[in-house]
Amino acid sequence: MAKKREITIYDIAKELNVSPSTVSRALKDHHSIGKKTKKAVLKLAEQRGYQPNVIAASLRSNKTNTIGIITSWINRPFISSLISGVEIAANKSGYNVIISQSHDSYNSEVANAQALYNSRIEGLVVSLAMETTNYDHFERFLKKNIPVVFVDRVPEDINTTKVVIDNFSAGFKATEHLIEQGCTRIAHIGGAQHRNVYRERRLGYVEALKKHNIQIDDQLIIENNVLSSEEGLRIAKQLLSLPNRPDGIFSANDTAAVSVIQYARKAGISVPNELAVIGFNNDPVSTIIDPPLSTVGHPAIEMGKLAAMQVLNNDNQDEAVKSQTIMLETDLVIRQSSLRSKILEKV
Amino acid sequence: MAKKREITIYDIAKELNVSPSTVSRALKDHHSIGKKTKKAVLKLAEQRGYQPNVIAASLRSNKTNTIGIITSWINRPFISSLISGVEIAANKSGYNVIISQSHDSYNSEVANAQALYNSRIEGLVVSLAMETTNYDHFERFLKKNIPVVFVDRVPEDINTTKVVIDNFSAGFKATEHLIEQGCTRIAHIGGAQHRNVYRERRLGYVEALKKHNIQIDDQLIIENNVLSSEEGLRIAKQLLSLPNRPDGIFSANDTAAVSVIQYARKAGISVPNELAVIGFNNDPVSTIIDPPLSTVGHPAIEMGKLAAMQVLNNDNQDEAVKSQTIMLETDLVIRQSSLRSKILEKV
DNA sequence: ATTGATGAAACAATCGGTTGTGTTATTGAA
DNA sequence: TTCAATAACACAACCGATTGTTTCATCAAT
Repeated sequence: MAKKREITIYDIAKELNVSPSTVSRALKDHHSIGKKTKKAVLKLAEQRGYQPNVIAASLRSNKTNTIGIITSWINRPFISSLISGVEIAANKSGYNVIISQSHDSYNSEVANAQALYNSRIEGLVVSLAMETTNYDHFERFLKKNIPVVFVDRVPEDINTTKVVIDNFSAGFKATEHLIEQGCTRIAHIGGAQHRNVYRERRLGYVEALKKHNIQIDDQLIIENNVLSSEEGLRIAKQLLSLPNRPDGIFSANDTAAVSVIQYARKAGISVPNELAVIGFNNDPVSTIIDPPLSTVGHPAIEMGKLAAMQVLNNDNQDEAVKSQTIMLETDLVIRQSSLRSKILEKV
Repeated sequence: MAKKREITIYDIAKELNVSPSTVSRALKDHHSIGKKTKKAVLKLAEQRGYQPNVIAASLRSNKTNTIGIITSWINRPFISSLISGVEIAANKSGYNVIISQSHDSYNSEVANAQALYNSRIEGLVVSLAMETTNYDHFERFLKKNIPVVFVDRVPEDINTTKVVIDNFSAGFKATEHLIEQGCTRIAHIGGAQHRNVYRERRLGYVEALKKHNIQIDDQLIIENNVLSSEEGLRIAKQLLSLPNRPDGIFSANDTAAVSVIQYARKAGISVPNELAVIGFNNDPVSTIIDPPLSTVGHPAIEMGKLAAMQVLNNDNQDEAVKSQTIMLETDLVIRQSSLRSKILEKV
C-alpha cells in the first residue's frame, strides 16, 4: 500500500527528457542551466513531491550536515540548556544534531566519540566527562580537520576552540562578595580539581581571600567529585560541626549550596546572619529555597549557540582563530542567602 | 598533513588480492567466506584502522541507524529526562538520536518533521508542541512504515503507538488525596485543554469531586496555556482573593504549584493548614520549596526508554501492537504541602 | 570416470546524487 | 563566410558499501 520508492532525480530527468545531472544542477540553481529548464525541473519536482536523498548526497560530496555533541547527562539544568542552544544554532544553519551521553564515564565518552566519528559528523561539541583526563580520542577529529569545540568542562592541553565562563573571576567575585558581607571564615565546597571549572573556582576563592588578607584554612576547603544534595548535606554537617565554624560558604554548585541551607536550618543556624551562602549555576531551585540562594549565573543557552557557531564557521577561520578560547562573563546573582548587611539592617 | 582519504574495503581487498565483496562479507562474518580469509581481512582492517563508511552503507542498505526526536524544549526537567531515556535505549541498540525543538510552535514542528524525514530517520519520537492540532505532517512517516511514537503529549485521532502516563488516574488520585485531607473547596490550575495531558488531569479532578459529592465550581478551575511561575503567581492571587477561597489546590504542574505556595506565604495563608497544595511532575524544586510540595511523580527516563524501544522494535510487531497505547502508572508523592492531618496532629 | 552437491570467492549491478569533462548549437567578431 | 567564444546540456565516473548471481574448485557418491 505504501509507495515503494521515493522519487529521484532520475525520474524527473526521464520525464523531462534531460539528464540527471541537469536536474541536479537545476535544483541547486547552477548557472549553466537555462532558465526554462530550471523552471520545468523545479515545477515537476514540486509536483511529484521530490525529496532529495541526503544520504546519497552525503556519500558523494562528503558532507553530512550533522554535528555531534557529547555531554555527561542530558537531564541537568545547565547541560540541557547548553544542548538547547546548540540545537538552535545548528538548526538555523540547516544542520542536524546527534546527542550522546557519557554519564561521566571515560569509556563511554570514547565510545561515543568513536560512534560519532563513524557517523561522519562535521563537527563536535563536547563537555568532558568527570573521569576524563586523556584526550586522545579527539585527535582523530582534529587530524581530519573536523572541528572539536569544548564547552564548560574543557581540557587544558589540547589545541582547539573552547567556550567557557570565567570561573576564576566568578569564584573571586563570589568570595569577595561574602567578604564584603562581613564574613571572615569562608569555607569552599569544591568539585574535582582536575576539571578546569572547579579548579578555577577554587583559585578565585583563594585569590579573593589573599587579596583581603584572610588566612587560607584547609579545614574550610572540602572537595567532592559528586556535589549531589546528599554529599552536600554531609559536607554541610562536617563544616558546621567544626569547633570554629565558618560564617560564609561558597559552594561550587547550587545543589550543594541548597543542602547547606537546608542543613543550617535544621541545625538552627541562621542564614545569612550566622552563615552566608552563595552557590553556582543559578539553577531554578536557587529561587525556591528559603532564603533564596545567591549564586553565579551564566548564559548556558548562549554558550551552546556560541559553541555550535564555532563548529559551523570552522571553514572560514584561520589557524589562530581555530584554537581560541572564548570566555564569557558571569554575573553575580545576589539573593538573600548572602545578603547579610541588609538583613542586619532590617533586624 | 592530514590523511586525505579514509581506508576502504577496496584498499583492503587490493592488498589481500580478494574482491571488495569478500571483504565486506568477511567483516560481517558472512558464512560463505572461509576462515582464513576472514582472519586475514579482520587483521588487516584492524591494522589499517579501517572504519566503515556508514553513509555508503546507509545508501545501499537503506538503513541509517538513526532515530529522530521532536520535543517542545530540551531544557525542561521532564523533557530532558525523556530525551536522556531515549538516548540510552537508542545507544544500546547502536542507534543515533537526532534532536530538534519545536519551541511549542506548530510551524517549527512541521519543519522539523520534514527535515528529519529527509534525513532518512528510521523512527521518530514526538512530544507534541502546544500549538499543534493538525497531525498531517506525521502521515508521511506512517505511509512509509516509519514508526512514529508519541510520548506524553499525544494526539488522539492518529493510529500509532503512544507512551503516556495515566493522567486521568493521577488527577483523580491527587484530588482525592486533597479530599481525604479534609479539603472541601478544591481548585484546579489546568493547562491547555486540547492537550491530552491537561484535559485528562482535569477530568480526573472532576471525577474525584463527583465521587465524593463535591459540587464542581467553575470559579475554582483556571486554565492557562503557559503555567509559568509568573502565571502561577497571577492565578494564585486570583484564586486566593475569592470571597470564598479554596482550601486545596491541585495544579497541573509543579511550577505553578510552587508559585501558589510562595504567594500563600506572602499572603499569610498557611500551607497546608489553610491551603493544601499538590502539583504535578515531581520536579527538583518540589523538594526545595517550604513546605515541600506534594506532587505526582512519573518515570520520565523510563518513558523515553520505552518510546525508543517501541520505535526500534517496530519491525517485529504486527499491526495491532503498532498502534498500542502504553500507559504507565504515576505515583503520588506526598510531602508536607498537602499533609494536613499530620500537620494538624503535630500542632 | 561422471555427476552432483557444497564451499569459497569473484563479478557486477545498485543505492541516488555530484561533478569534471565533453559535445552541440548559437552568437558575435573578424 | 569563418572561427572562436559562450551557453546549455549530456556523459560518465565516482562516493563506498551491499547483495544477487555466477564461477570455479573440491570432494563425495554413484
